[in-house]
Amino acid sequence: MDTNKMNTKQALNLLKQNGYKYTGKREDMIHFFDKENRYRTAKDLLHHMEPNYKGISVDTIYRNLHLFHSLGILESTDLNGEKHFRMKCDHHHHHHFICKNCGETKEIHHCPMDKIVQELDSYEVEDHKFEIYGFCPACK
Amino acid sequence: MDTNKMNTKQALNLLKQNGYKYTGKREDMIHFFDKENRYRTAKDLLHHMEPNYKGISVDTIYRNLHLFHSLGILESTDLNGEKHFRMKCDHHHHHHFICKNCGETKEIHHCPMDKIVQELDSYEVEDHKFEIYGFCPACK
DNA sequence: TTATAGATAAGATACTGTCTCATCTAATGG
DNA sequence: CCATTAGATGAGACAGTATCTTATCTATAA
Repeated sequence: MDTNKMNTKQALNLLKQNGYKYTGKREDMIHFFDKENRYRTAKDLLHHMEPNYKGISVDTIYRNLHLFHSLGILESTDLNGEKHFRMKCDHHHHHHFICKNCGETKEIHHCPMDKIVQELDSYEVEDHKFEIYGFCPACK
Repeated sequence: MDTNKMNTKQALNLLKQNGYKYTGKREDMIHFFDKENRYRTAKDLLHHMEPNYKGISVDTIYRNLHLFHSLGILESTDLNGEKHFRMKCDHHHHHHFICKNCGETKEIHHCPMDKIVQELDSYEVEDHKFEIYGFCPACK
């Protein structure tokens, strides 16, 4: 097993613990991300939901994506100016290889930050992003 | 001297070599980026141009940004879903610390990719992004 | 000076994402 | 089980970034 990401049950618990309601839509949304190690967009999620929830509002998609992100259920990154989301990996710090075609991710167990802090002692480091892009074995 | 980035003269030569015209607007746009080691947005550039070029079209801004980028005059990155541009650094491969407040950049002379290729031999690696975010000495 | 390839302005258009507000519903306590 | 209500949703307007189309303009070279 490569990953140890959040699962549907933990996610629904987080909702409950924070006073948010457990709706069928939310369960399906979380399932959608739980299934795969893959970054997906709001549009991907909308297309997944539409057949089962006729007339679902785009705003419901965005509101829940943000809620899930703020609760630590999802993590996100910008790819080509569009926000992409995936189930949060909840163990040790790591980075991702991201397939440009299907969004599949693979963990990279190496972070260069340790060696760099000394170069930046007059700066205030808040965050960093290290991502590798290309094509996964299935897409290449 | 920390950087060895492209300068205005080289940029204008690139335009000429590729059959593009040398206009006052383009010279000012390139000057705008040449002055600083800093990522700026299309809107930043538009605001810089407007006082001197009343009624300048936003499309002129975008078209020239893309032209400059395709000619290798500018490099770009997505920050908060918005494209940011800076003068291209034309020497050895490196990454940047980016100030979240003013866009100032500082070169990071360490790239982790060498050690990672072996982890990805069944993947096709095309590109990577390594950026550090925080506040520069002037902004922190 | 003229011809023309490239540049520009203007405004329409597309796309991602957010806001407001009225309505609806899951969860809770009685 | 029902009533209450905080939270959830749908609808559509709206905002911001970016692109496209078309007519007009201009830098450049012959």
